[in-house]
Amino acid sequence: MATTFPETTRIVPGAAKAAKPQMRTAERRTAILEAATAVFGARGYNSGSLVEIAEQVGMTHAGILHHFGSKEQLLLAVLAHRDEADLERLDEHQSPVGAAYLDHLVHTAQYSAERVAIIKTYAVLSAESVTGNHPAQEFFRDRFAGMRSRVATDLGLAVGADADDPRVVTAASAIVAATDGLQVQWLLDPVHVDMPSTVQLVIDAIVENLRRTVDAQQ
Amino acid sequence: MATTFPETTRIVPGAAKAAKPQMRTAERRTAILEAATAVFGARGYNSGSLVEIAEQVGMTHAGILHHFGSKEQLLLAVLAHRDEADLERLDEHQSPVGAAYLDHLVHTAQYSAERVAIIKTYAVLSAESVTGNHPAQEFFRDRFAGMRSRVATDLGLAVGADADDPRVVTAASAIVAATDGLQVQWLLDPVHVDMPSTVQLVIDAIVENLRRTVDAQQ
DNA sequence: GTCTATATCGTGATAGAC
DNA sequence: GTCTATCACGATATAGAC
Repeated sequence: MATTFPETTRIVPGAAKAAKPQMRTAERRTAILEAATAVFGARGYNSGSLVEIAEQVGMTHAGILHHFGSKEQLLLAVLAHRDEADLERLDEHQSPVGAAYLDHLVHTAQYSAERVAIIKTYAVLSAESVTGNHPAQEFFRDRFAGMRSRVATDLGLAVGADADDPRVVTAASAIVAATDGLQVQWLLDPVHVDMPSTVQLVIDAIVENLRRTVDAQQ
Repeated sequence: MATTFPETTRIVPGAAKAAKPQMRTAERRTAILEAATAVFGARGYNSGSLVEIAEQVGMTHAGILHHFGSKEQLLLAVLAHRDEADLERLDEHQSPVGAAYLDHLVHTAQYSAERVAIIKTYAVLSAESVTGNHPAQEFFRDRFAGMRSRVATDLGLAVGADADDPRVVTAASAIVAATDGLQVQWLLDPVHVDMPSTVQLVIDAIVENLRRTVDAQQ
């Protein structure tokens, strides 16, 4: 009776097990990713430990290694995960372009003030990544290159110049740099540093300056 | 015979030993400090090890602890040592003020390009210092506050405004931030980032912008 | 002043029970 | 899928010989 259709009885619970735990696995993975984001932000990658991450999510460090294989792969997953979340948020705002995107950067600075953990993670990890053969080195090199070109594009639109104009490229690099540098200052001394207004000042100053030199050329 | 004047024989070599080794001790200490600067820059504080520093200077890690007591005190000594060197260099240039100091910042960016190790040390350690109870946290908080006020002073002189004018203070924070943020970008991608010209652009843009708003007020 | 030796701890990772 | 147990390794720091 019970053995009448052994294949089905084996297959059906097997399928159920493959479905259910995989759902829970996905949840578990994101829980781990969030805990890892917090720990890497609070301690850096090198001294942030799997044990501490495991404690936050209520398991042992062996469990984490089961899901991600190694600490290094966990770090890369954390970074990729944050980028996905960012893209989703950008989609919500319907990807502003030109001057609107620059305003968006200021808005991001405000939004970020409420999410210290993520800011801290990126500030700490991006600087740590310049050290000898850090696992996130390529990630951050690509990320900065991407941000520079993104800002250059919208800066070009805003002031009426080519995105590959050297002045525009340099200006884009400067805006990205100021934003990141501010985050470190703000994390160390939130009372004396106001991110949104300072980002605003930098963008205003650079856009004005750029408009003038571009107009003078024509 | 040999014990005729034990006090003198004990005292004289004692005095010689107190003088000579102390000279060598000072040299040894600075050698350790330089090695530590390189290692902390290349690996960060947390994963830079005393053993690696010791190897670079040709001794064991126990010797380093003899000189500095603990790894933490060594770090603070490294930071203090660099600041002394900076002050000396600033004295050589006879402490420029006002617009001249802002030019000096650009010059510093050029000079720094030749000294990757030190730049890296500061970029890595300043970001690492925002992590939970890092030993250098207070050092960097004070350092950033000092740089902001220094830049604000000379910015005020350059554009004819008070150093405590909110716009000047914000602008100073922005210049410091851009400089630091650029260092990380440059360390990751020296080919695509030119520090001196970008610092120059930021300063020019901000000084112009500031002059305009200050003049408009009067 | 520098060494060797050792204590103590924490790390990432693996193996295997359940 | 998560656990316990264990491994191999490297860290800071201390004690004491020389």
